[in-house]
Amino acid sequence: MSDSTPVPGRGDTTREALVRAAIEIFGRDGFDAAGTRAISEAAGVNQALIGYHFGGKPGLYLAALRFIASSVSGRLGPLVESIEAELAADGGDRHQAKVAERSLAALQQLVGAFVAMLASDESSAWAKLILREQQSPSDGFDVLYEGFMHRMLGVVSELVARAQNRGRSAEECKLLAFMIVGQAVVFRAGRAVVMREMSWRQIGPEELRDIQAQLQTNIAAIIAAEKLR
Amino acid sequence: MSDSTPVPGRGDTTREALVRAAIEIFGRDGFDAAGTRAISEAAGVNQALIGYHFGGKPGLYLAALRFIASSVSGRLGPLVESIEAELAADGGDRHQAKVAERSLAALQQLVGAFVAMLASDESSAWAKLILREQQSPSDGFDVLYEGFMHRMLGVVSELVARAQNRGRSAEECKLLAFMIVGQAVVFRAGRAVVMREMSWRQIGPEELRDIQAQLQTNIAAIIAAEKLR
DNA sequence: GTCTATAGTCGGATAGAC
DNA sequence: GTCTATCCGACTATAGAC
Repeated sequence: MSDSTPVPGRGDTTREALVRAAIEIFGRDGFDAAGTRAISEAAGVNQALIGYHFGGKPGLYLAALRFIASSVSGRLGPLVESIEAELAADGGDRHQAKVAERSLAALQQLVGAFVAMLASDESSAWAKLILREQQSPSDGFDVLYEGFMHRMLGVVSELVARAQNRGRSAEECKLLAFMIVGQAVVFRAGRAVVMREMSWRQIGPEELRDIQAQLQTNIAAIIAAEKLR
Repeated sequence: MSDSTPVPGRGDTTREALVRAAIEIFGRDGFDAAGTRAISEAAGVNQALIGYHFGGKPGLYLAALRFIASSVSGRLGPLVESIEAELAADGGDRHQAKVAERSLAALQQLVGAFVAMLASDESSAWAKLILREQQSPSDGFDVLYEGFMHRMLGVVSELVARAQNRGRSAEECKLLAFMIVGQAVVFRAGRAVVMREMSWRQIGPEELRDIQAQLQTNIAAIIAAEKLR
């Protein structure tokens, strides 16, 4: 698509191979432990090409984060957009109860998709990268935040606001949004404990179904409790 | 207390200085990026003493994790113990409603203390270490899991089980326990997004109070919803 | 126990041929 | 654009004096 590299012609496949390998190796080992040699070998290209195409290890890392941001957007984007469209359509809110009901359903659907993404094995590598960036934000954190985090959080807290029958500040809605999302995030951030404590070998379809079901119940309960303030 | 190092006499202060510095540097930079030079300088001792006292960098890392596990136990231990005592006393449950009520209160208190710990600046360094261990468990993960995670999760899920009026398997209670704890964990795991999205400079007393209040409400709502199954 | 000094290794970057 | 070869800095571990 759009990249500011020397020449757009032939090296495209090399760049993509490097970025994909970088996500894997950076995700597995972390920025410092990951070696450019390991990455280039995994990509099947020469080590010196990292310098040529990305300027160096940090440049490749940033490119990997950009790729991740666009991957996540590609996976959750359509759902988020359809929800945003619905939110816009509900702007002239005549039936508050109807709007609240639809918002709750959308909220459950979005967080359900989110936890499915977090639980999947494919997300394992880049989820580690994202968690590392949260713990010690580098320049690359902006790429992730602007890329999808800010937008997704905005939609979630807006859904929280509409699912309840008003009376809460934007700040309170954001806080609540974090806690709702946190119930999903824990299955990635605390994955090692979850697996050991539950005696799971993986989070497969059955485990995911149980998680999602409980999550839906919790979200509904939290929203309902807040409605009766 | 108990350590298997060459001689117990004079080097105790050196060992402690190294362990404290190690937690700081390992937490800030991660295992690989952290240098033994940086650690020894921060501790104000000679670099070669790491090898002498801990056998090497990995040994010092393990010692740091052990220190963290005992710190967390020291902070949450008394509360956990008093709750465990109460749980044992409630063994002969005559008034189920009373037991459920007390269990909910204990659950709220414990998770409230937990999020306070996670939010505190002092926990910043070792919380990062723990999150890294979750993402890529090393030998040291066992130290943390056996040290306090397993015990704490056990108490939380037992409280969940008693706060509801039964009818749920141990597995379901554990899953619910993770989601409840997840609402607290997100303020450490996703701290960078939280700070930016909320425009917070720190999680001080006021921010913590808001978080805890919302958390208590959510826990009560989740438990109540499950009770009416 | 603590120190200095250094051995031995590995990493990222880059020059230059093709 | 891609490759080989190499430089140079940083790191851990350890030998050995005190």
